Amino acid sequence: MEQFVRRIKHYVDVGDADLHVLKNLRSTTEVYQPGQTIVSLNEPVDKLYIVTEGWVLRARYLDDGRRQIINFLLPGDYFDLMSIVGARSDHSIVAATTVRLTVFDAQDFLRATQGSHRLASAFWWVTVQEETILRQQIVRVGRLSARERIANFILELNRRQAISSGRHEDFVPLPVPQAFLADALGLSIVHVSRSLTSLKSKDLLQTSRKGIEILDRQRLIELAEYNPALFEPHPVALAAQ
Amino acid sequence: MEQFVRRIKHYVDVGDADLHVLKNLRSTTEVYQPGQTIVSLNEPVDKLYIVTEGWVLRARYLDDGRRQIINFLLPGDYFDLMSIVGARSDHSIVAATTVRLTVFDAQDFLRATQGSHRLASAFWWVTVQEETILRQQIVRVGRLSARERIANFILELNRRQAISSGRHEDFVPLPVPQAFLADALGLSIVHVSRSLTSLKSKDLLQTSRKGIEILDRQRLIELAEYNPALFEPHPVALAAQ
DNA sequence: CGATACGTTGAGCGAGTTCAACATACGTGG
DNA sequence: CCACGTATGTTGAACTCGCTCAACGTATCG
Repeated sequence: MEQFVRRIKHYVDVGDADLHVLKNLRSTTEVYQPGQTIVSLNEPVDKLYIVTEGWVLRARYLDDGRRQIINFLLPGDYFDLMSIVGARSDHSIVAATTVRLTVFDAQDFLRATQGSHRLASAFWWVTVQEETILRQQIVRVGRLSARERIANFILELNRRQAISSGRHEDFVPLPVPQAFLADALGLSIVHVSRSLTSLKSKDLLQTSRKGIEILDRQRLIELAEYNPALFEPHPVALAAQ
Repeated sequence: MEQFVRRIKHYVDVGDADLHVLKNLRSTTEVYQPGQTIVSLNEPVDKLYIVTEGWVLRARYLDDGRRQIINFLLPGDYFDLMSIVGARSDHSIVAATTVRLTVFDAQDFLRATQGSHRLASAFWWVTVQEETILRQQIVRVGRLSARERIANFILELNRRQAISSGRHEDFVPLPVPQAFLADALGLSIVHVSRSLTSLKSKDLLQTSRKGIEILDRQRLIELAEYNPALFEPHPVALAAQ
């Protein structure tokens, strides 16, 4: 939950008064084991979930068993604001690891945020960032080579984790097997392994079961066609609005 | 502009009173020629544009000249609601054909829609649909073969055009060269041509300079792993909220 | 210490790319 | 209305990146 607060503060300077509203909202906690489905395809959504521990994934499963992971939801991320119009999910949301979620009623949540201009802005910002992440994913799988995709993706994970943890480190925890990377990046497991080996041999990064250590961020950024500035929010002068 | 109205009515039953507010909003018209940039990378956005004629595209251009088209904006589509928090564009928005746009001030627009619960819901729906389109694009380029991508994309264009035109036809106008398809689908121009030839030889579709004629929708849907139901909104009981 | 899941490596294959030539449509000026 | 130049689309041949299948390592956890 601190990650969530850190995240919205990264976009808009919400004060304790704003946050108080959120903290007082009725919520429950749900825990899921790896592989469990949280929201199924076509299920109506009327709750809002905040990830507090573990990794969640959005994915589409094709008839012949192929899977495309659309994106990962990390601690501090939430889903699905679209629920407020009563939409149904067009994809599955699944626990990638053991996951702890804080769950709100979507309408409660909406009413709470509408009371605060700053909170509402913060949520718009997070929504804008989500879309940026989706667009980046399209560029990755559409036009980047396997090595570029991996490098780019590692950098994105690193950036997102830095925002929600508040710490800028060169280690990217990766609590899921490479098969998940493969399904996210539109590659085969084998080729993910080979591409990582190739990046290691260039001394750009180091891998372990725990995650990936970024050894040469600058060269990695160049190889990945990754422009960190694209993802940084530009401060909003709320007072001026 | 009728396409725009048809589109939001497709999601929520907005009445003439709601629409009246929109029609009275101060707006201007802008015209762009093919290839002209409408919004550049990193440009602050403070306007809301509705496409009234022609095709617009969102794209990211990589350093070495590669281009990934993120999606197309067709008549009735609008961009960019994110402007209401003063975000900057993380991609370029470019006229694909000669384009006519209706332009609003983002803040004016926001105030107008906030007055009507139905209008606000309608815009949420459109935003939800946009995200669905982005997710679908990720699945396409991530896990579908070239033929599947093309078939899937044609079906999506057909669905979107049907909603905004109000007519369900089997002809999909395509006012851009195949190179645009290639950059949207993460393929080479040559392979787009070959894949289309292959689809033609199976009597699934027919092509001309004007667009694509769907000859066997059912088989095309099967080949494309395309589930039309995923994109249909489920009626919302607004009264119940 | 063994079972099991995960990661790595090799060999062969195949979908999609590149380069190049050719074909067809289209717009413009004569 | 034709003639030409340019855009776009098609086809062939060679190549390459990433895939599949299969075997073999190596963590990890009871």
